[in-house]
Amino acid sequence: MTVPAESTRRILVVEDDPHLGAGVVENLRAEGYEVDFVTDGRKALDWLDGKPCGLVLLDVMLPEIDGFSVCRTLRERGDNTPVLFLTARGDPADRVRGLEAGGDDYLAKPFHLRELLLRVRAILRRWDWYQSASSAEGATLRFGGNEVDFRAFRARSWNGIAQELTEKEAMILKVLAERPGEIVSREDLLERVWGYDVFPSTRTVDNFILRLRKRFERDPADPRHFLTVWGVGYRFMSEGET
Amino acid sequence: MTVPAESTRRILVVEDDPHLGAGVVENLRAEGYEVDFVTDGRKALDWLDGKPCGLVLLDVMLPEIDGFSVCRTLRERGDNTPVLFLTARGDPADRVRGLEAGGDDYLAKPFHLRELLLRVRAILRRWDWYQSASSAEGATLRFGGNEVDFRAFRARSWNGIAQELTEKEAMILKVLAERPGEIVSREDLLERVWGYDVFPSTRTVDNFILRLRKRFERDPADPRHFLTVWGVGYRFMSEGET
DNA sequence: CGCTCCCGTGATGGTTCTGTGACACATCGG
DNA sequence: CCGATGTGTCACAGAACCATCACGGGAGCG
Repeated sequence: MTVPAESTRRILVVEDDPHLGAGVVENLRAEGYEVDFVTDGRKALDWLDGKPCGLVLLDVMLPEIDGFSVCRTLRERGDNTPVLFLTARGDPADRVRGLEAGGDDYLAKPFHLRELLLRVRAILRRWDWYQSASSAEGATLRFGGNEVDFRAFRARSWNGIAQELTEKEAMILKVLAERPGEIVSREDLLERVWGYDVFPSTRTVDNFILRLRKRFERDPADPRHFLTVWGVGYRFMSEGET
Repeated sequence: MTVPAESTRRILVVEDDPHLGAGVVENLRAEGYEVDFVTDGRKALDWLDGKPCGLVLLDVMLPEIDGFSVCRTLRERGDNTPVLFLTARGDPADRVRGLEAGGDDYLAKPFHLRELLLRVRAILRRWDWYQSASSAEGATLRFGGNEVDFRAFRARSWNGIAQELTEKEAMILKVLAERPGEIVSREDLLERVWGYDVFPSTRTVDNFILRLRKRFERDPADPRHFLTVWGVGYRFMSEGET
């Protein structure tokens, strides 16, 4: 078996919707992957020509060249980089077409980010399955006695209570925790977590902060990790820093 | 149990065309399999006598001993290693003959390498559990007072009642139990149990979980081993861990 | 051919999650 | 100190999702 090059943790995301793409990219980076992002089929092929990677996330509906064709072209080049298709329809026939085009897996939109991360991990694990333990630390977050496992969306709070995070809770926490100490506006959160086609009110964000505080703050009324920045948004503090 | 037996990732390619064989071998190795390569039927039988493997890719037209005979001999020896036939003709009768000889799958030349890889993957995944079931430690699973014998599809539940598992029930249980504590998505289950080209609905998975819970949970309505992960799939817990 | 068992699907009712409105409280600017 | 605006908190309704049941088709067997 070939030793996995460092390229195995690099992922190329090909997606024409910038919001969706950005959300996916953020989440993959938070998992510890090195991620590049292009928005059409031609750029994808160019990019792959020069830079090997461990996985391509490939939207089917793309400007210039559609996803299936991109994949077929890759295979004709002799490039066997794993391809995970993202498609708008849930039609099982699309899955077959994806596999025929040379894809490795297939996920229908709208997908749960959870599901996507699971699949990415599953695919890459075929290459570096023996060192999968090391990838765990990129996916766990520790702060103030709490411990969050983003792969399983589970956590253990400071008082030892096991917490099952919901998808949205986990995603908000992740976005905040990616930038410890930095201010994240509600609009940022909405964009990153809810993505491309849904726009809940800012009150919704407050509510999730509330839930996170209940789960992880010793005194939810006097938060030390999920701080309010008045008039803007929130800020995550890992420990009792300034 | 998480790590498959090392023989499960070993493949023997039996093919008299050196070019084709080398191409196949190279691609399988690129996928991370450990591959050996022989060019006639007699060598294949000799090789298999000493070195167990997870799969044999067997050309039908071979010097010395043809592929069907090789497979039959294998089975007569009591060797149940999965066999995937490669044949030059697309004759459907060949498929039947292959299955009669004890083969597991069949691919007509010329084939797409990609499809070959998919089938290999599918077969190894499906047979993975069977392989480990034939080894002593992988054969029985114990959790919460239940005891499952994967070789006989038989189990004894916590209350002492004997259970006859169906094949699908056993496979689902096995796939879940291979990753205690980890989330397994419905799609994962579908692919690993049913194969890459079959598409039952996700409701089907629910049904099998239901049956497993009825068999093995003390209170099926409050499961402790077969846990639901909302929005994704299921998770198996061996005991009352976190 | 008829029987049985297994599998897969649809329907129904219940559960969980998500987003919003309401109201009280906090903060800011004057 | 006061109004204006933003935030904390709660409870609730709709939506998404799951558990469960009942039924029909199909494979296997006698």
